[in-house]
Amino acid sequence: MKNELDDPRITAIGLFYEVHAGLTARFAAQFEEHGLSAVEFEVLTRLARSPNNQLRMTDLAAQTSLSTSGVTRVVDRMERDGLLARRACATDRRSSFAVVTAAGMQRLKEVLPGHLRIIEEWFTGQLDPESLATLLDALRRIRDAVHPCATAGSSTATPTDDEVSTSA
Amino acid sequence: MKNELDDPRITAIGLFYEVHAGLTARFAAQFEEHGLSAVEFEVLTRLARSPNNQLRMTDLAAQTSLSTSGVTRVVDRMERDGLLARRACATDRRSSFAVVTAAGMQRLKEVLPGHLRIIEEWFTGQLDPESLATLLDALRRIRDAVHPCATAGSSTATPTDDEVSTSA
DNA sequence: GCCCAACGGCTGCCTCAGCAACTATAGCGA
DNA sequence: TCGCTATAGTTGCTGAGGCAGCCGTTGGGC
Repeated sequence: MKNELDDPRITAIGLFYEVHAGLTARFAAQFEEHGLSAVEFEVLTRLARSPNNQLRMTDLAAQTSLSTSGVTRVVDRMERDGLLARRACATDRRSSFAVVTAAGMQRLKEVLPGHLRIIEEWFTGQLDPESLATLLDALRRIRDAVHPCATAGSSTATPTDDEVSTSA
Repeated sequence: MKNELDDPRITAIGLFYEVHAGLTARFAAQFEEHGLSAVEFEVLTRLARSPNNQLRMTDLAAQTSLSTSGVTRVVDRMERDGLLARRACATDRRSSFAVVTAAGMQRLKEVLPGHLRIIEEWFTGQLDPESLATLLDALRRIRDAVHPCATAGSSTATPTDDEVSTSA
């Protein structure tokens, strides 16, 4: 038993998960300084990189780790806080869009530089460019295998395979 | 703004987080087949690799992603399910140990091989040995930097730096 | 044009986990 | 020895998020 628990494979994902936990904690601390949670940051980011800074609720759900009901509630909170607004869809009265407000864009603009700095400081900057490239290549290969159907939603947009974004 | 969101650093952690999400989903699916959650598997694993298959509640909390109250409740559930038992500490009447029961060890023995297989299939096996070594080296370097004080608790045990384990 | 299955979003209910408050014990200093 | 502070664990309360069920809308088949 003990032997099985010392398996190098266990060690490997253990390491991977430790890195994840470490990064997540750093990110969360900075998000909190700006009154955001990781989920809220992700929502803001995904909307901001979509055409017109908006996405249908369902598409937003598909692009995040949330269910549609989860999205309903995050958007509720962020709408209450003035970061987002709901907008009716002209062509389908069942649908509604979540749109980033001016305040939301402003908030994002405040958070992003710090976020990038943290990524640089604790992730990309820890490796020389060559190692980083190798790491990303390995990750890409694993991602392509495990593919949780990345790049969902966004309907008409991003026809490419792009890596998608954000954290948590 | 759009330009900032296409920063290669964003792409890099995005990729990292996608891999994490993908692996986590695969693991969760297999855990569920055996009636476990990711957290429960982690608890089981951490106890099983500790001396006497036990750990004080506080040390268990330190080794997992949970707060002490979180540990109280997971242990409650797992005790109810017969996987763990609480045992009083002889030298400190405030403390109690969580111990893996025979049923708990049995369950772990049922889950582990599949878990290792999944790691192999979707993570380590996706890369040739050399790439894997490089990846692990890179992760180790990042981990050492971001270090969420790995390897906590376990008091007298594991004086080494070991990578620690498990998932979730 | 009508009907019905599928879809988009929201709400009720549940579980999980954290924080803060509380109790009991330990251990130290005077 | 007495007391005071720190520590171990538990519990009440809260917020987050998932699932299932609901309502309104849509669009295809006839």
